[in-house]
Amino acid sequence: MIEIYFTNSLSKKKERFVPLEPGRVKIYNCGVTVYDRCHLGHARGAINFDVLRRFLEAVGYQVTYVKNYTDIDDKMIARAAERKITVAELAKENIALHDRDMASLGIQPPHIAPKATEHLPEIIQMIERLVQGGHAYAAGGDVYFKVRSFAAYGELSGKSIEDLISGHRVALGTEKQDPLDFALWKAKKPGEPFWQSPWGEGRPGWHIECSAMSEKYLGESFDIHAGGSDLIFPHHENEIAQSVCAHHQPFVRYWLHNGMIQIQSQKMSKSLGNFAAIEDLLLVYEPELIRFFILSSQYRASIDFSKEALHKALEGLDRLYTALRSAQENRPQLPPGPAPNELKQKKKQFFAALADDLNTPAALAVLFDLARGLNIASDPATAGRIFGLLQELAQVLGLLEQDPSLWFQRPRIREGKEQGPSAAEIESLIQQRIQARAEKNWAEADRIRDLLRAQGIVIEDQAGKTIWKRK
RNA sequence: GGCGAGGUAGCCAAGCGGUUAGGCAGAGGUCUGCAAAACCUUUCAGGUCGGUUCGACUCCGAUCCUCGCCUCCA
Repeated sequence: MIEIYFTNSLSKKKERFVPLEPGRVKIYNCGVTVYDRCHLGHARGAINFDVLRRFLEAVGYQVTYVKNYTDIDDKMIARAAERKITVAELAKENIALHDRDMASLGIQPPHIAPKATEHLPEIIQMIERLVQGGHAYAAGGDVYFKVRSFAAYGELSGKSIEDLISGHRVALGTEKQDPLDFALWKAKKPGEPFWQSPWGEGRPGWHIECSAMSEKYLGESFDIHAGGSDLIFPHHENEIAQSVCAHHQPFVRYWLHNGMIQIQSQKMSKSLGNFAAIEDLLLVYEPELIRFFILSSQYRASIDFSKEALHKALEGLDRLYTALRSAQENRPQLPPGPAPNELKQKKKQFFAALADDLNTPAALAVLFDLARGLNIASDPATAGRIFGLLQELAQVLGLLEQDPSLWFQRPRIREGKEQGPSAAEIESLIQQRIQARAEKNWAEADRIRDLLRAQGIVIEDQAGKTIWKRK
């Protein structure tokens, strides 16, 4: 099996990936808190780790992929109160939106998508274990994790306890024994949803649900834990503390964190109000374009989002589709066949790129090489093989899954423009132009061409026919 | 202030101690009734200052700048 390397946030180094169990990979991806719509940042993580999963499956691993919903926390409660609906209603609404967004982006659904509120027994049991082990204590209906009871605290985020103290983070919770401690369980406040527990009515803290659910579905130790880099501290640091102290054995072998989406060099976030909701983006941009844009950067790098960047990305993606369309239309019978050595080399290059810390830009470069090869292929057999390989490899990235001809018939970017003429109207005008050209009526032919052009339709005269696309 | 990531050609974005990344744009060409489109070819790099080396964009040090985390955040 191919040698795979990932940059492990825990060691800050690129490490050879060896799963706990040969041939199997268990992945937990930190999902979203479902208090609002998802934005491009959520899409990024989902797309990056969807490619991680597709890649591992493509090279022969049996993958178990878990992505949770955090459907109870402070933000959920605050937003539900604001909107005068229940937390459960808020969760249901946003989970539906999340699932629709992800499906639109071509993200394969996780094998298991657990919700925090459906795992209260597991959560409570884990807190009990922590209390029994001396790693947590109850105080006035709350339960706190005793950070100083875990010597390795800070290993993931590179923070020492001294740093955290000098960071003058004086916690307001007066019940805490130590300002560093964080809540595992929060006592019920009036009007809040609650569950019964050994410490009275209340609800789980933010981090514990991921520890409890990953244990339930993947075991006490598992291979990969993925998430956004902004979750490293405190969320993932706290998860490690909880899980290691509850299990007394290593928790996660490889921590993978994706970089942030930025807008004008600033992190996209709700608090800055500079976020682009996936739902809104999909009204304007083709889903595959968003995927292509995201995959044009390595997953750990930050990406600056802008309209201009999306337009540039489209030029690139169109190039790939153009190669496919030309091949398909000029050679209706593309015979499949075994790949010659040069193509095997390309395939190897493609997987080697992904095996090197999921280097999607390098993998895309291979697709562009194949597209050029397809454009210059002189015989149908070669073209057919390249065509097949291009589609096969692109599929690992979730790209080039549309029909190439139909791809160009749709407006791939719709920025408040008119719908434009229908395909039938366009075809009709093209027929008129073909007639004019046959009569050498160049003035009329050019008039029609300009007319279409003005409506965003670009035509291309090829030997014996005319094809078109929307710009 | 503490911790971390990064600065690559006009723009985006990779690998690599010496041999073409890739895409867009630009230039030249092919095709075309002319264009357009498409295709082919191709120019242009490595924040700054030192060091190591036969040789550095790639390693080391310093420095400047940008971004993230340290509070909820994908």
